[in-house]
Amino acid sequence: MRRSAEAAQLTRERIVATGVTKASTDGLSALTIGTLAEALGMSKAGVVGPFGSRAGLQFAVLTKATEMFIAAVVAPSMKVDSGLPRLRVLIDLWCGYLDSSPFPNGCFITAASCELDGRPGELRSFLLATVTRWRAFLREQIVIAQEAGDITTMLDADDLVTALTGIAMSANQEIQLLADATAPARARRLMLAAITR
Amino acid sequence: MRRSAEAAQLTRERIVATGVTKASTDGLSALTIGTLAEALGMSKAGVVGPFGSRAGLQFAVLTKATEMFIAAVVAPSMKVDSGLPRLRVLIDLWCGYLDSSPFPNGCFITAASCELDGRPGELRSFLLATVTRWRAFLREQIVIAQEAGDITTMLDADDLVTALTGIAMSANQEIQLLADATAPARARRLMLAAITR
DNA sequence: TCCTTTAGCGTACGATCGTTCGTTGGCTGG
DNA sequence: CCAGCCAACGAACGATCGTACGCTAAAGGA
Repeated sequence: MRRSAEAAQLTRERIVATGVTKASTDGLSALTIGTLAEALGMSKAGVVGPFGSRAGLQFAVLTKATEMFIAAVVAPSMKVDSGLPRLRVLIDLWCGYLDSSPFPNGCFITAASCELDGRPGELRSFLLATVTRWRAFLREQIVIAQEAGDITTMLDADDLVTALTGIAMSANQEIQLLADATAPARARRLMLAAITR
Repeated sequence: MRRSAEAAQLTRERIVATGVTKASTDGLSALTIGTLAEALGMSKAGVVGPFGSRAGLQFAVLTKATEMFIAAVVAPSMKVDSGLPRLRVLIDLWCGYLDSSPFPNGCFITAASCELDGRPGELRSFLLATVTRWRAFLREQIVIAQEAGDITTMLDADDLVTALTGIAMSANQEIQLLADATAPARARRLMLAAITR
């Protein structure tokens, strides 16, 4: 039972990983069981089985994408001293994530936000929680840097969150739609300028 | 023949208008002929007829959404003197458009950008042209204001385009996903601060 | 060694997808 | 007044959607 359970876990992860890739390109709602099964060389029943339903599969994919963002940006930054040092690393990690993200088509969270923002349901609720947590985390790092005297308190933390998030979203469009190779460097420069003003 | 042709034109516009609304909520690729026909009280053949195919319908919807953005933001601004006055009006119109857009779920162009940026095709090409034109227009207004001495030339025009576009995108998320009623006013304030620094 | 568990497969279901076709009914130009 | 045009309909098509069910075969515990 142990070994088979481990194998099942591996299969599950393989399905989710492929699902994340497909959903990044075509959107979460275009993630169909049939095409996913074909891409994996599995039967439809074998794909949907571990998740119960298509909705469960979508939820698992969105959860995985969230974990990937956290693993790429948030987690590594926590190893750095709080305040300006962490903020700078955060910006580097963030722009690096935008430049060569683990997804084929840019920031999964931003894409999901645009896709789901008008469709109530579990997916939207989960995404809302994710975005809220991320913005709160970003705001907290800014406040810490302000209280430490690293950056000016003249600027409102909420304003900075909006500005930084916006630069990232704009850069994401420049990279993915406009194919502008200079976008990541510009985003990094603009983010640093925003906080060190 | 005249009257019937006019009626056909009216029907076409009615289909596109409903299509824009539906696509704003569910995405352009979720715009199905069946649901659209039901929403319109028409047959599927009657809906797709004027456009030849589903792809033609999607193209017409995206075109209409683009025209609506231009009509809401770009066109009215051209009645104002170029330079800072026009920039200020542009920001007001832009934020007003984000606040209570003609679409039920926020900026259609931003949503389409996230949805289509990884899917080559006519839709993406058209959207790319639209975004490129909009950014070029915005940049031009900034340069004009700079040359007139209305705003500082210390800031790069491309940087400002990225910053302003980003504030709009971030505000769009705050309005649509986070349901933050203070977002439009903050966006307006941040945009004005960005150009009048 | 045998029994139980279960991961994954194959098949089938009804619903809906986009598209095509023939038809119909109300206009219009002559 | 009448013949012709055309917008829109209704039905049907093959394909694909998500889901459900029974089965097979491999693995683990007794």
